[in-house]
Amino acid sequence: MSQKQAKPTESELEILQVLWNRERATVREVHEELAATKDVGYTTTLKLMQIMFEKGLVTRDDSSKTHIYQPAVSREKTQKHLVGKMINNLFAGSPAQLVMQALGNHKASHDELEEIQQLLNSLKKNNP
Amino acid sequence: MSQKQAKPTESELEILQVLWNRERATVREVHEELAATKDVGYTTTLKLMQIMFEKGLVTRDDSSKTHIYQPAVSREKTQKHLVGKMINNLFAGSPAQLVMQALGNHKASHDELEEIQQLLNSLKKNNP
DNA sequence: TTTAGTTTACGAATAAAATCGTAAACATGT
DNA sequence: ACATGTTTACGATTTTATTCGTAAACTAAA
Repeated sequence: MSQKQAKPTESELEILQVLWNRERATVREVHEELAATKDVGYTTTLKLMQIMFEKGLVTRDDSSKTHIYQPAVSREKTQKHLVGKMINNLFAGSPAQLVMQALGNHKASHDELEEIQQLLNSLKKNNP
Repeated sequence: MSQKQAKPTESELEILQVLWNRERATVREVHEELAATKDVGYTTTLKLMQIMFEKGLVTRDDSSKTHIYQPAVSREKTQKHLVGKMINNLFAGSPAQLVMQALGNHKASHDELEEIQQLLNSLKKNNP
């Protein structure tokens, strides 16, 4: 039995993004990155990360004064979780519909299309 | 200029689902359908639908006592909106990554895969 | 050691979302 | 007309998420 993953809020996702990209980061580092985009106070970011720690979304090393945070949930698991929710919520359980929507309205590079083609081929092989 | 669409909350999405499927419905009809799945009071559903009306997410015909609600936002527009958000939030702007995730973890029928193949072909043509 | 700056902890304020109770308006059947 | 049940309106409460001020703990530099 795998413990069910808490659903990160919008703001928590922004922070996870940073942590996933950097592997580990201090509150300040995360904050600087967020503050580049949006207007938010340092203690707000701090508080959010503390809450995420309580929820088990991140771990932290507090052996030195400046705590170092790491994601406790993987990008993939979280993606899977949220994409699944979206498929059920918004696409009546049909992943294909989501795919069409995603491909139809956003530009993907040729390389990316090739990659999808590969995946598609292997799926078709297993599902003739 | 297209008026920016308000982002429906989780609960509002559930209600929109019902309205999209049925084209139109009374509060009671929506409520019955929701109550089949989750535990919620009638007035809660009512209140939510009233709020959605104020937000412009639904319209209603109040010419008779029992109001009849219709979605004011299309399923497609809403999907596009939310999928776009998710691509930015969670997939670093790459639609292809979302597609991989969606296809990798959920079963799609052979017909659906064929449909995606079609779309993929036409995209590749326009992007050689 | 004093000062200046940084970091954390904590709690409180605000905002947004969800829930429901109550009462008034209305409809229907007797 | 009356009783019964349904629907709406409204407001209050609760819950969750976001925001930030303040102060204490700590660090490093002068």
